[in-house]
Amino acid sequence: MTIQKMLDPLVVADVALFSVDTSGLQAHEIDKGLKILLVKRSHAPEQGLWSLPGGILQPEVDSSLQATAERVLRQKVSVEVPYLREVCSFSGPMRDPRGWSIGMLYYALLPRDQVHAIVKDSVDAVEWVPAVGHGLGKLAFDHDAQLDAAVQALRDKVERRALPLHLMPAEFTLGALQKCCEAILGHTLDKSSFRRRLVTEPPVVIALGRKERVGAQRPSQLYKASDSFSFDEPEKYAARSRRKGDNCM
Amino acid sequence: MTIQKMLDPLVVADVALFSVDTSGLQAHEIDKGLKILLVKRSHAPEQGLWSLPGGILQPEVDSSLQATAERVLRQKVSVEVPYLREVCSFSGPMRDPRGWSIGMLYYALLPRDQVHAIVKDSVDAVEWVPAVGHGLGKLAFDHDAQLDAAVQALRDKVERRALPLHLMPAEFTLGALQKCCEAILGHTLDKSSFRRRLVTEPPVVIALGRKERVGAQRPSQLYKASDSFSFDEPEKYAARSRRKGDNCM
DNA sequence: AGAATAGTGTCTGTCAGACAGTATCGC
DNA sequence: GCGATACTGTCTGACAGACACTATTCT
Repeated sequence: MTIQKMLDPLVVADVALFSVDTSGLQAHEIDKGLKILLVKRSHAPEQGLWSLPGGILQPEVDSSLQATAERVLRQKVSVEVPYLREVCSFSGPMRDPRGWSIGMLYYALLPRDQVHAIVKDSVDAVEWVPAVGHGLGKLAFDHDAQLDAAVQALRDKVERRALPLHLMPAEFTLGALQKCCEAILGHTLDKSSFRRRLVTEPPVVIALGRKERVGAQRPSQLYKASDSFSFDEPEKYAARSRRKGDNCM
Repeated sequence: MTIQKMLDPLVVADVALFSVDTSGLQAHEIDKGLKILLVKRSHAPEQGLWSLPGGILQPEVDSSLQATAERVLRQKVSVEVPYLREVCSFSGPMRDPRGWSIGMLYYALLPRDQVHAIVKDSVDAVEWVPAVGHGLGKLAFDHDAQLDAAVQALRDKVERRALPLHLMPAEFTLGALQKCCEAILGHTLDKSSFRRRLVTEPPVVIALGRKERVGAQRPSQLYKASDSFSFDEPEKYAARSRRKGDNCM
């Protein structure tokens, strides 16, 4: 048993589950709107430390490592996510005290209206904290580095003009969508440019006829994601929409 | 032993090793210039099929999965590469007949003047073939999908304006570098635009004083990679070099 | 001279940031 | 009217594709 542990690597899937909540945030602190779900470890190793939700691969149950990640979210915080993708791996003999281990990192997006994560199984506590600058100290294992990598992966996507519609409820306003992008990127965006993208490009968002009235101001149009929307292929839109011949061939 | 095989996943690192050779290629077949190294499997499973070089993780030896990939290249084709990065994982119970397995895919770049890969250990044959449209039939395991993913990863990089200097010899001409990019992208590029990038941007390539004379034409300037060059951070240059304020904050 | 590649200059369309302006709501 | 947010219009600079042009070598 002990020897086998040394020979066979531990395989784990960790998930950076993101959501966005920009309510009550000033423009200069918009980067605090991107939230990450952390869990408090109730078992050794690293008991008591905060960490990304993660779990060990179960070959009898999981049809892929991504399935492991999905199972982890179901079992630890009982949510199904609309979007979950691999980021990169973390591996080596020292990152987990139990021995040589592989941690496959995934990131997932949760719509704002589904933030009903629940404490369950082998977890002491669950908390949504700002993805950058949470004040919980060092995370378990190498999860600080993992969190950085996940945030970077998400930012890269949005910088490449992907719209994080999976973080939005089914119906949303363009103002809210812009705030969501701003929270991810960590800086504000120009309203005019942002909206121009949405009308210039193929129909990624579709205007519903209805309006949302909320406070003492002009009500805003409601939109929904187009059926053809995919967070995975923003290049199609962003790829400087190849010019005429775009250079030969 | 048998039961253990079912419970503990097989962990493998596979490497897509690229090189570029555009000699003797017409413009319309420039995409055939990107080469991939395939090996013929000498053992079961999938004996006799061509595959990407790969090998099983050895926790006692490897300090990370990337180290596994580097070891595979050393042992199977005796080569050290200047650039090797993770692409993504392939996992599941069916992709390898030996049982539940994880295949971590890496891609590596080999300078054109170091294509002295040698047949070694547990490999029947080694061959450089076009990365797209090689005529060797189905590859072993899911290596066709892996090859596609590796080509895509490399293309994405170059589309995002990274210069594949790791595929070039220490000294090279801009014409050769352009051909290299064209081979990766699969289409020709405009000479003027290509060169403008190189002078506009920070010093990624540095002109040596010397010239290369090769045939019956004007000799071309030789260049080398700048010390600050990194294939990993092209965004710095490509990121539309943020405008003045680039929108607030 | 001619072929072939190296290298430059300029035109032009597209795009995105910037920012001012208009519209529509509650109070 | 005022405040606040929604939405639109236009100016401008930067960049990249396109393409014609010049330069330099060998045969």
